Amino acid sequence: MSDKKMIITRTALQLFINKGIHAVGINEVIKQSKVAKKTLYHHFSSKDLLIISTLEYRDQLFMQWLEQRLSQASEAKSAAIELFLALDDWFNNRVTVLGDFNGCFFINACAEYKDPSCAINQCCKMHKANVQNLLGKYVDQFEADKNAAALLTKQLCILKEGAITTALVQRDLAAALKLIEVVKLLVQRH
Amino acid sequence: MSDKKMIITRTALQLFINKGIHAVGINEVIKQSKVAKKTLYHHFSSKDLLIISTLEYRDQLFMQWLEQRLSQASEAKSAAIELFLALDDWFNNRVTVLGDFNGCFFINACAEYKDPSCAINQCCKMHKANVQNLLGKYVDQFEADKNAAALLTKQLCILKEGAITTALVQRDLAAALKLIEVVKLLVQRH
DNA sequence: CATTAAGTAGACCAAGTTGTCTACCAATAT
DNA sequence: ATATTGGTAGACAACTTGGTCTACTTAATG
Repeated sequence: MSDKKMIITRTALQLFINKGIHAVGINEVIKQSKVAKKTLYHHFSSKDLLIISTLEYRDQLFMQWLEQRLSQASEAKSAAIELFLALDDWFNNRVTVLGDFNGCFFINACAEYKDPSCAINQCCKMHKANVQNLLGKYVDQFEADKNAAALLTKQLCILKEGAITTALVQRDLAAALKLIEVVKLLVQRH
Repeated sequence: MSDKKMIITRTALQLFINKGIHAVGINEVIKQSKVAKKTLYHHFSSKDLLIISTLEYRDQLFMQWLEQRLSQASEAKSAAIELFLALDDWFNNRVTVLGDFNGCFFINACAEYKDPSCAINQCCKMHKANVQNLLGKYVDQFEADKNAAALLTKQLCILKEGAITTALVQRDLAAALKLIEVVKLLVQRH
């Protein structure tokens, strides 16, 4: 990816995260990026494609961070707990690569682009599937039964979504920590 | 509230829920409402006030429905389970008063209006507090310790947010059901 | 050397945004 | 009877939207 394309993507991502997607116009993006409008449209033939680019970039950033965090867990079972400790760090702005917490970019994008057939919505679904798969690898290590493992993975993911949403809407930055005991309860039965 | 004001509020709510708030213009609202623009601006001096009106109306609808549903529970403990059965009905379009499921209007509104000091954002916070208070009344009945009751209520609420978000983003309409066993586990310890 | 890709600034376009205003109508209340 | 309230249709203003285009510059590459 060229320098300018990267700058535009990063700037747009920051603006979208802070203000929402519809609320940010192309003109604001080019102004903040210090780039000509032609340059933006040279790299992205439409706003939608720029949005997709920000989603893909954010997915990369987030997954790299999460993979690294979960890999620090001493054993598979504690990866689930590590997930919620990581969320807590994210909510409380202790993760520099993720920037200031403003909810999950993908959940928020879905709130603005509801049509399940549109590319933006599908990008968001894909990101959530990526996270679920990553967590699933750890759960599979201590739960041999495929069905039980899949259900537990899913449950943990739903808990995670709840923590993120609660942290955003109610500005309850301790939401992830409040679930730690629940997570332990769920994991220890296996 | 006058007839026209009510019609406008209901129409706008429907449009906002289906398409998002920024994506719907005043002109579309008046066209669908079959009302003159002057009439809309007679009742609502700005779009923001119209949005607030739709939020308040939705809060009323939702709370009435939920109160009625939870009151059907045979005992306090089963009200928590009833909550997730109710969510499942909502997700799967078995609740006519709530309309077709398209996520939580309040979560989605927060995704578009992130500034915590703005009236719209605060309306959303208030709705979530209303739901939490309602559920708290039931939890208080079987958990005498104030702190424990508050924590459990909060945890159940986070689970609820997770189910709603998962149902929207991943179109997993069984999200609420997948938490039933977790809810039972949490409640039965008390 | 010549071509091509990537960049600049910014004018321009058609459409859409929120919101105001005129001019008129109909019912209701003092 | 007259004033007020709530309503109509729609023109209009001021601005923003996504997107195109011209004219020009710069740098790398075959």
